[in-house]
Amino acid sequence: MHVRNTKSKSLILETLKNSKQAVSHEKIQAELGESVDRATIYRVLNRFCEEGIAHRITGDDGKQYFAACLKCQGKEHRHNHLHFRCLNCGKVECLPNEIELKLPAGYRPANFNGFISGHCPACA
Amino acid sequence: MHVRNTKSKSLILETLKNSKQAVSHEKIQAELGESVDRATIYRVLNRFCEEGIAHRITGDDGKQYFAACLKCQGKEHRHNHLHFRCLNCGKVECLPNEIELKLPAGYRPANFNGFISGHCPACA
DNA sequence: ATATTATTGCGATTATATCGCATTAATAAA
DNA sequence: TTTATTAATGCGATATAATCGCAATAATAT
Ligand SMILES: [Mn+2]
Ligand SMILES: [Mn+2]
Ligand SMILES: [Zn+2]
Ligand SMILES: [Zn+2]
Repeated sequence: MHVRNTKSKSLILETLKNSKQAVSHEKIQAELGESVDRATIYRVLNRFCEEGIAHRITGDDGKQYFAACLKCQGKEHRHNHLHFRCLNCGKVECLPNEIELKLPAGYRPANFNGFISGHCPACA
Repeated sequence: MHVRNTKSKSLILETLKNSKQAVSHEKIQAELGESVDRATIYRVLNRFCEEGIAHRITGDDGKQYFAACLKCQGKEHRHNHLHFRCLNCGKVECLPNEIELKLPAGYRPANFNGFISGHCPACA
């Protein structure tokens, strides 16, 4: 299955990389306007996640947010960090601190998804 | 605004209390059958959260789960614990360990929502 | 017993995300 | 360069979770 480089892909990847925050589909659509179809954006984002170019986080608002993998090198993907969502301005950011996952015996973790919602410095 | 005790309310509260896991709307509806309306279940759960009888957690699957507040006494509600969702059997449980929320200066936290998904001991 | 109104049931609606399928276009092959 | 292959796209339909409007019901105060 040969991957192809398309206009949509590069536009979306650029948007992800340019943003210092995690972005929702809505945000990307707004950024790109009608130049890229809604379904295409979803599909490209899903592919990015599969390919390990981006990671997906499910917000405590139930929506999906995406962020480019910056520190992940090779096939090592670990995203054990929290995210902050501002209840006022809506922005979502990756927090620096890594979270140590402590699980009772027998549990096999596959993914971590953590959110703190509240008010960011600009909105507090 | 006087709160009233209704059949739906007690049925749903009982379901919450009897369950050792966090439950979704779907689960409650299945438990209660058609005796309680879908919208009513949602509304009762929302009221429980407002009243501090239950707490809501948004799963990394984007769905809402609810658990009765057991250790919360009075108006002190702190739910800084992680949840585990099994990718195979779908169950969601509250994990014992409390998470310490470290935020950069200026951030005002309001709510914590954390999930680890993977495989539970029974499914691993 | 009666009045008040919180709560319910039901259908319609919103919101987020995915799917099916014909068409387009990126890349490989000739 | 031209042609063939098929990954990726556009568009409308569909799926799923949750909320809303409003008339009817029923819990509680009087
Ligand atoms: Mn990564
Ligand atoms: Mn509580
Ligand atoms: Zn803000
Ligand atoms: Zn399981």
